[in-house]
Amino acid sequence: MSNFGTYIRQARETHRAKDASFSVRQLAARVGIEPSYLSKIERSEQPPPSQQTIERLAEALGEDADVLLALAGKVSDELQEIIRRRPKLFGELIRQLKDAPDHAVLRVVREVRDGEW
Amino acid sequence: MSNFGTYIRQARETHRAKDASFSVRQLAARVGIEPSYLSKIERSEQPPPSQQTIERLAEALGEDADVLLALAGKVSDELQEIIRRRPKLFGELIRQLKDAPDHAVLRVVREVRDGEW
DNA sequence: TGTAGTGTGTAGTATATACTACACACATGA
DNA sequence: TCATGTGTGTAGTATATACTACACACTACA
Repeated sequence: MSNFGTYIRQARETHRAKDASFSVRQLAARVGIEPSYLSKIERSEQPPPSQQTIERLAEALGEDADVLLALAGKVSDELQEIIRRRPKLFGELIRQLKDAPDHAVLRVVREVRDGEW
Repeated sequence: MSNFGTYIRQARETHRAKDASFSVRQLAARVGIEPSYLSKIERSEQPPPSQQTIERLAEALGEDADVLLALAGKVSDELQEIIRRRPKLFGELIRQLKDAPDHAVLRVVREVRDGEW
């Protein structure tokens, strides 16, 4: 289903080519989980871990947490909380942008960033 | 924590004033859950039910599903899926709009709706 | 040859999620 | 008075989530 495991293994091994401390064991230790658990996750024998663990993995691997969470089939609680505060507004916005091409969404992002409210 | 239960009870009793079929038992039957379960949810003795059940409640009560889900501390899988497809883009957008006033977000919604991509 | 490190296999556990089934006490109307 | 409907109390269950603990086989190096 998701390539989460493969992606993590890939990222870890890329780091490892330059830095031997990116072994399953040592990365797991840094992230705060059991090595066998990480190993199983990388081989998709276990589903992706919790949001917290994914965020620590992202940090340790220099990856974008939102992207890793997406691969894991999740959306960060931070983003969810923003939506939950104004569910109608954000619901409408997001559905509206569902099929908009990237550049159109980006334009909106920039407009809002630079824009006068 | 959340007023989900109170909100549901309120909505149900409002309907009930006009339509006797909005009893706990009958609504529960329509929604496909046990009456005692609905009763407990309304009194916050149980946490809010699953997304599916919330959506059926919304339908039966004529309420906005996104709003009920938000009260339940959830975000619909449909919206999450849209975000997951382009996590960086939507992540940035949503964070950008976190503190924007409603009218600014609405303006964006309208722009996108009417806009030429 | 032994010790340190590698990845992985086996066998669990704790907690949360999302409910069901059934019984009870009370009210209302026929 | 009794059948019907009301809300609710008690006592469970099935499944998913998110892991841990420990052992094993293999490699490399000193």
